[in-house]
Amino acid sequence: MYVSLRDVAARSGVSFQTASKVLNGRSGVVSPSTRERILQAASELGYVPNAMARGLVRRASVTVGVLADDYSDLAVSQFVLAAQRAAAGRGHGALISSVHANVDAELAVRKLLEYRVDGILVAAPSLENEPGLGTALRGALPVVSINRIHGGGVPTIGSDHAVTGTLAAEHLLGLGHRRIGTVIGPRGRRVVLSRMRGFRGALRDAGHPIPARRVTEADWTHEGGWAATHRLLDANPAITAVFVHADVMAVGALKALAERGLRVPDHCSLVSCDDLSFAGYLVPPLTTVRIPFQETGERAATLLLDRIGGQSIPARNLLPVELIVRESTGPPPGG
Amino acid sequence: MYVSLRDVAARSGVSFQTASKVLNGRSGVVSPSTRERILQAASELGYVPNAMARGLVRRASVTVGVLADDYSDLAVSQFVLAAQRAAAGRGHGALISSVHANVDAELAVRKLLEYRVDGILVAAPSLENEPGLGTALRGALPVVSINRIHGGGVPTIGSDHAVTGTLAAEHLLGLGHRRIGTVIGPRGRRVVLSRMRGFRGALRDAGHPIPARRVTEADWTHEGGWAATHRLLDANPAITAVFVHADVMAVGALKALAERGLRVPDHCSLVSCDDLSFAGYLVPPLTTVRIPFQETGERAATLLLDRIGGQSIPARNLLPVELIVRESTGPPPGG
DNA sequence: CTGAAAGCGCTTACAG
DNA sequence: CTGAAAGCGCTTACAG
Repeated sequence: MYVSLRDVAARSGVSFQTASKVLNGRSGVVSPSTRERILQAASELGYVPNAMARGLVRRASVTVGVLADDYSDLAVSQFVLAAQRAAAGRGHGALISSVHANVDAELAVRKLLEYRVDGILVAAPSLENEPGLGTALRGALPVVSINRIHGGGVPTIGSDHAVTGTLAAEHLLGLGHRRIGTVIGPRGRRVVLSRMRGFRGALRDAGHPIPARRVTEADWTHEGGWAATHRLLDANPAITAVFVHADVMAVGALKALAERGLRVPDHCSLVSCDDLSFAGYLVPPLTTVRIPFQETGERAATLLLDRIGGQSIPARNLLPVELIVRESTGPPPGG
Repeated sequence: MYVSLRDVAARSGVSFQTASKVLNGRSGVVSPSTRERILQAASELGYVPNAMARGLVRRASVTVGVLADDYSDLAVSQFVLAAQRAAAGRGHGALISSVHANVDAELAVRKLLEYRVDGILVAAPSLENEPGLGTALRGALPVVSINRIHGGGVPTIGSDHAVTGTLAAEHLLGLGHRRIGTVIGPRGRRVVLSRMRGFRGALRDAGHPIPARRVTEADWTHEGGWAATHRLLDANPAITAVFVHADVMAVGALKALAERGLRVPDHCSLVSCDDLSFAGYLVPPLTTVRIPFQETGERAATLLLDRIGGQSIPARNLLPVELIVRESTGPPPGG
């Protein structure tokens, strides 16, 4: 059903090898008139080159694999979309493989290897402590990851999480807050640890260290943020501001605050992380530290493609974060 | 760097063709002991079959293409993720191609054809009136789409949009609302037209037809929903309820309502469509008609794979929608 | 039970 | 300027 190079060649009266050269844009291989004939035949016949055949002989699939752990998450899907587009812009297809609790990460990598992807982009923070993934990935294949890979040896790209924490703390401190609580992501995660470090450090330096009871853990979900905020306020009723590790959890936090009759920011300020598309449209609009997911995706793809092209790339790539001040933060009550 | 069938065969002392058969699980081709030797060699050598070579001879890439128009949209990304997982569950890879304003849809399809995908899943409602896409897609290749394709001839799957509109209208009517407004998506879209039809019809049947000035168009975004709600209320201050065509726009509507000092649902009720993950966590939690994006993705992939497998599939597939009543709707003020 | 041939659709040296 | 050979890594009849 697909027409082959042989068909095109037959129609234009040349060998299929010659047709191949012309269709690949090699200049000066044929006379202008034969060239025209071949191009014409290809277009009349609707010739579409077979990437598998080409990939086989070139030993390059012109494809990158994307290993993502949950792209119903806006952050991940933004990353994946941007990465795919950047790859497409440089002529590469994107083969997606999702990993989750029920799926063996090594199997997912192997699938990608079967297709002989030229490199792999990883966006699977939930697997950062999975030794199997590290082992599977540390082959000869170029890889770029947005999360740390167990055992290291894989170039990463991401934003400065410690700065994110510092920015949030300094903003709150600057407004006059002293009794500050925080709803963090899962404790084992790098991103969580780094944000905590920056946040804690800034508070300590200002002479207002945060006690352990004002730190509540949640699971990145709306529900988790909601429940954690209630727990936080049950244990610390006098809190005047909360730093939440994700906009999605902040949605839950806003709900919890409303349920307790606490107005934001009059009674309690809220600063978050991510700056997802809805952040500016919540009531009140969210003050949040912007994480550049889209840029991360673009940059990750670019780095990977450069690496595939033989260039060497930095082992660690950091993108700047930025505090977006909106209306969910203000001075503490009576402050 | 990759080991080939020849390497495995050499190590186990058989021809590479025999190794192929054994590794493909053909039973009874070799003695148990040779079989064991071959399997052992493959595992020791870390043999990973080359899907391009296999695809070339089998004339099947065991891959599906996904053509999506904007999966930074939660609805689309949910669909894509579910579809990809369903495809993976049946052994198929997923090659993603995104189309948007700046990208030629026909080019995106062609790319997919180059990789010789076995079928294509389309999630590109913004391209439903694009003749080029219809032409490109109506080839010999199996295709399943969640949106109508210009010119028809492509099996579709989706939810019943007219029922969605009816459900919303009946719910509002049942609560006693009579002066109802609506914030719709772009007028040219099928989904918008169908929802309008169901919504309009139910209101008319109840003796409360909706005048044109109570219909405002928006573009599916937070901002669009916000602006449209303001326009709607500027023109119709006495409205007691609003039906919004998407949760994302409802976020903007909630903001607009708050800015006008209108409490939901005390002063104005709000019913939406989608039931995205955040819907239950907004303040107030959103009453919305649930659109089964995930099921749609799974079902779409299943249908496509069935079709690829040679089965015939229905031209039109409908999944049920469901009204989820939460707290953004209530009786009209003084009602 | 095992092997050798043919071929999938291309590209890339190498001849002429 | 054009063609013929070799080969990418496999699978699938076909022999033996």
